[in-house]
Amino acid sequence: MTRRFRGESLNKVDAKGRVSVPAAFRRVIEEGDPDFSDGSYPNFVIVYGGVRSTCLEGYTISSITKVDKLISKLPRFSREREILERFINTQSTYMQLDETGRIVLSNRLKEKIGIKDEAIFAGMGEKFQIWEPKNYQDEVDALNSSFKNLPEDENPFLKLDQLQD
Amino acid sequence: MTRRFRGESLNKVDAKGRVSVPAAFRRVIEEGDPDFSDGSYPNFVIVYGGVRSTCLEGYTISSITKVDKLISKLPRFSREREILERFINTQSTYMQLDETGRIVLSNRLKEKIGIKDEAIFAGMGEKFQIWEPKNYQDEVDALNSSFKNLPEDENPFLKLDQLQD
DNA sequence: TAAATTTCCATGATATCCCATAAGATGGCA
DNA sequence: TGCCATCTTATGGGATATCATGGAAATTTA
Repeated sequence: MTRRFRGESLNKVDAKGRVSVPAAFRRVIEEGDPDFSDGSYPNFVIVYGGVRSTCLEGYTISSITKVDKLISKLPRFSREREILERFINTQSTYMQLDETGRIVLSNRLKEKIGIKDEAIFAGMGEKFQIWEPKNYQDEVDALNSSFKNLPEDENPFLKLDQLQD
Repeated sequence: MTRRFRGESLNKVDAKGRVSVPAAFRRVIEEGDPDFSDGSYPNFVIVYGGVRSTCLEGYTISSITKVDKLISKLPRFSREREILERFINTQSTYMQLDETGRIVLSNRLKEKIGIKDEAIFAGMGEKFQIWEPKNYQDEVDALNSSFKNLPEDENPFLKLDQLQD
């Protein structure tokens, strides 16, 4: 079916840094890991650098591979390529779901985005994000208000239909 | 035949949040799910955020896929794309009809639109909406009165035929 | 060997499955 | 055209499975 990451979920982070990845996301992660099979635990990638350092971004193996391929199209020693590799490759890590569908967020990762004992998972289609709840709310609020203030002709929803191929 | 969502229906929501999706809508949902086959249960998507947070909107897999494809034409890390994904992917969820043609509305979804034990389904062509009955009536009334006050040259019925492609 | 991980087991809450029924719609057939 | 059999729909209840979460035991690492 080629599911995408959809929906939001607020989950607890325990003292060891364990969090449940929402079950719906696990299905997408499994589908996106070419090496996954029943009985094994699927892998995926968390990027913690990137443009927004306010959240973590989770990619399936197959979607991060797409990004990697795009990067390798850039000239080998270009500054551009180096920058992207620094953000996408250097500042990322493989993760594996455990038997109960959880991952462990290291202190480093938690500090990076200010997480204490709760985390919000937000589906973003080909990837998902992990936020500290308060920061997430701020982001959503900012988004809503910036959206309200847009002139009609810049409404991204209306612009969508102009993107016809 | 490519059916569209048409008509209205008032259905009960039970203690578990279960509601029957009107049979006529089920036919459209089935047609719109490329993976559906006899014996399986069709999937679709409910969007709960967006501009109107007063109702839920149901899309077939094939119509939401069209939207997703348009979004993925935007540059991967652009703000525009992020805004759209936040509304379309984050604030949505996959749903699957069960054997008897019902879905389960989580507490979260029910609260979102103020539903208690009844829901109105309203066909809107490529999508359908789910409303709390009282709110639905208000919406219909508001629509009627705003329509009456429109100057002749803004009458959408009259404008329709000017939209030749 | 103490601290930090990782693995394994446990549990309440929620969601899903399976069965049941009543009312209406449909269709056949005398 | 009137009547009965059948199917579909909308709805409900109980049993079962899955999910998110917590804690203890086993293992690794420093």
